[in-house]
Amino acid sequence: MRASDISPEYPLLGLLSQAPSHGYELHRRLEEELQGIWSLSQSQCYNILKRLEAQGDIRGEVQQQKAAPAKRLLALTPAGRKRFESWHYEPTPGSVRAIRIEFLTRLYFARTQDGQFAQELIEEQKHSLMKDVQRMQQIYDETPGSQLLNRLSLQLRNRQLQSCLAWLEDCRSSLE
Amino acid sequence: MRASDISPEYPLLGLLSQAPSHGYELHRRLEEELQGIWSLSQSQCYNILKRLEAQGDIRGEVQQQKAAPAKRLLALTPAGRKRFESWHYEPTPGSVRAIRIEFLTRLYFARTQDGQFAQELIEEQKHSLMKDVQRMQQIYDETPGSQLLNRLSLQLRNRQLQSCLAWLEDCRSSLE
DNA sequence: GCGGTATACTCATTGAGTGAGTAGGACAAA
DNA sequence: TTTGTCCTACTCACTCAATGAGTATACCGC
Repeated sequence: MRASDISPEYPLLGLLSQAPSHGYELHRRLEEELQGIWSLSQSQCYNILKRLEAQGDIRGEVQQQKAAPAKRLLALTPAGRKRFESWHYEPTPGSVRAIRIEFLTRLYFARTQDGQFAQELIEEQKHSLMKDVQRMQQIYDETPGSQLLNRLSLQLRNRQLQSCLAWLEDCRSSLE
Repeated sequence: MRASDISPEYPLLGLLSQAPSHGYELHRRLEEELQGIWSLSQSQCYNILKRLEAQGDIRGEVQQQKAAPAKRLLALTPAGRKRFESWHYEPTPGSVRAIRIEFLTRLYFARTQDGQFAQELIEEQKHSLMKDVQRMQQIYDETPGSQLLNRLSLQLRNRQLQSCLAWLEDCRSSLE
């Protein structure tokens, strides 16, 4: 499993890295605190939690309540914490969509910890993105002029990445 | 069914609008002529053709060949042609991904017809996109400053749309 | 006459995602 | 008091796009 897939597993792991919780609550927080970034149906949220448990990233413990339906308190396992943290440090590879979703999520969790960490994430993301721009440029140069649509498509991607770089500057100054 | 869904139905209808053909050939042309824009597995291509036939957009006729396995020659129905054409004139709504894929596809088919038509498509797309930018700006202005991540997310979208506008200028000059 | 490649299509399975359903408690109005 | 509706918490059956492997034949060179 590549860490670069855009997957709602990570924000869920992130929320659980702050404190153990249960499915209903996790879904609520995802919708509320990460609104505009992630949007999952409740059942899809439970699906993913089930998968995380099967993978051994989280563990659930049934809590009997007097008469109410039992709820399951979910907590990160050491493996799950490790997975979240290595994802957290890893710059998002260059697709604008991935950056909007993943990078903003990483920024969100960085801010809950420490403002300095957030600035570091931004810097690293900028470096990673600059490399992507170079790679893109090279592909563009190697594409024959006869492939008009292909070249236009690459030009668009290039412009997108450039504006992403400028936006990372926005992020930096917004968070200062 | 909204015409705005990014769906490989349309390039297939477009290819068939030029001449009747069959599944294998359509897949080959999609990979070859629209490379970098669309990429479908062969079986997925057949899946979509089956759906188009069920919807009544295309019709297939089995062609017996001496001993070879029968092939099915597919042709647009009047309904299918109408669907393709109304999609073809309709500006792609403002998501960069949609524009890269759908708009470039529309441009491809416009060019097979007439250079003037291509320029018109670009102009209309530009107008439509400018409206999207305004709408986006308004949403941004209405978002309270406290929702930092949400605002950053909208700023990114805004930059993306702006660079899309600039790119449409690239398209115009490339096609002249 | 044998292997390799191009033509042409089918099918079983996966896996993400959805929408409706279940079930009990709280709290307010009628 | 009983009716209704909202909140917490989770389950289940199903759909639908997408994949990968499989099937079948023709043609061409060696």
